[in-house]
Amino acid sequence: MTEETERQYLNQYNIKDYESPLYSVDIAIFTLHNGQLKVLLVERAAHPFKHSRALPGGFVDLHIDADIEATARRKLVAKTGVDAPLLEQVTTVGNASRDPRGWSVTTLYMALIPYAPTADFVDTVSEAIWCPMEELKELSLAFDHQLLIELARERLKNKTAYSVLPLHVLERPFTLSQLQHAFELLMGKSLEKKSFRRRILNAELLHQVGEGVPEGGKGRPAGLYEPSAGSERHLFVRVFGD
Amino acid sequence: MTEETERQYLNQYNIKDYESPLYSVDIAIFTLHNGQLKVLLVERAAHPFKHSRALPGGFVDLHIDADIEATARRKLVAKTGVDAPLLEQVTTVGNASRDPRGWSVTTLYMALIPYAPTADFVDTVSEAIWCPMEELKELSLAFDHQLLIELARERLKNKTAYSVLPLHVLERPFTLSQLQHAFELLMGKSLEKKSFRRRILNAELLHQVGEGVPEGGKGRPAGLYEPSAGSERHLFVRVFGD
DNA sequence: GACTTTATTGGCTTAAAGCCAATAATATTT
DNA sequence: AAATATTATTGGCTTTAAGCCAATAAAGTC
Repeated sequence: MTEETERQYLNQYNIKDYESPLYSVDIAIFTLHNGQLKVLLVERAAHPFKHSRALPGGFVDLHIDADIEATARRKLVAKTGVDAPLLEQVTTVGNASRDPRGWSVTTLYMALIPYAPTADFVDTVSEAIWCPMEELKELSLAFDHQLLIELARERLKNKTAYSVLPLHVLERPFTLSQLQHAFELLMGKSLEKKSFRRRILNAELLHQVGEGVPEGGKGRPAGLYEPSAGSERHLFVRVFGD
Repeated sequence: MTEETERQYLNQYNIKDYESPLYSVDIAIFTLHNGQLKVLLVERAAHPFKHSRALPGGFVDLHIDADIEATARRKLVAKTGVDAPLLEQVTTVGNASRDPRGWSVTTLYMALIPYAPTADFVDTVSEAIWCPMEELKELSLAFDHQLLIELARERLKNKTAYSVLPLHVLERPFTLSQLQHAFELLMGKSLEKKSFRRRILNAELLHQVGEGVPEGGKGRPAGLYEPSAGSERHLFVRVFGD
């Protein structure tokens, strides 16, 4: 404890007599595409884990960033070209072993965005890919990024349960079946059709726009819907139970 | 971005060519006492904010701590003598303005523990107090700790709604009314008596231990209960709706 | 035209919450 | 001692929402 107070004393003059951990930000960006949930990965250009796949992320720039969310957003924009309006902080992981360079702390953010091909908006990173979550296990990712993605995935499941996120990642207009499939994908479980419709329609977050054109295939034409104006304000309506 | 890759290159050799933010951990410890929700504050012994009240917390010790939760637990033990079995990470706040020494990041943890007088277990800190949440607004706390406490308080509300935390902070045995009051205090809202009893009793987390002795006052004697063995395993039973 | 596929709706059952009042057991007051 | 106040416990109802399943509707394909 003497050690501790000595530190605080020295800190008074902004002197570091001890090492502090590396601090970084990582971002797990999800999207829905072709009926799959995908996560955006980049290829690392530098050691450690050079050439390995990793989540986009990086260090705080003390002269540019106002806060850590700004750091995350800056990295997100740089690597995806998209300024996600919703950036959710998931958790912070820090320990002695996650980075071979030493003690390291990272704050993980998450976003769910509409699909866009990576080639169109990735600039500096040598290669960025949308990796289907199902193929993830086979990859060897940098650092503890497998774990980070699991954590973000869990948050996405929970978040979806009490929000209306999927409304904003589907191509418009969409049918209620498509919307339900999106919810099921994100939540990782199947939902009861009748209950789903009741909830969604009673919430008055949608308005019907088309009279009923089928989209790809067979069967009775479905009503086409779009999020109604202001539905962004109601992102945290609870949509479904556990 | 050249800047960025250069950094990553230099980091390969563990060289820092740029400043990194201060990184610390803070802990908001709550308890119930005399029908009030209280938070544990300490008095800072060093600049900045010397002599101001603040949350307990501090910096990572790279040679001692295995991870940031260990840092939090080490600080918690040092300042309260209690090893909280449940330490919940609330959020991480980092920006250029929260610490006069410069860019600073802190990860906030939270715990709810049974009441114990501070004098008994606080050692190094000159003075530690349980501050009633109602008196908090009048205090001028160090850094952004007012905000941090608000964030922890919000988490405590939500956490209580889907857990059974209060079972473990009440003096045993307790009555169902006492338990309900604890839930109401923590959740910041009143609950319906009948519904409360149904939920709690159906969950089979309690067993009746007394035949019905009144505790302080008047009225019909109430049944006395204790958490049943193993109820710690069911901490995440959803107890009440929104 | 018969069959398949998907969408939509109706009509139940079931589960749980909310509401309110009746009854019970004690202490306090008159 | 009786009346009153206070708190606890229980019963019974209404309301709300979920789950289940089948009937009907509107398109396709064979």
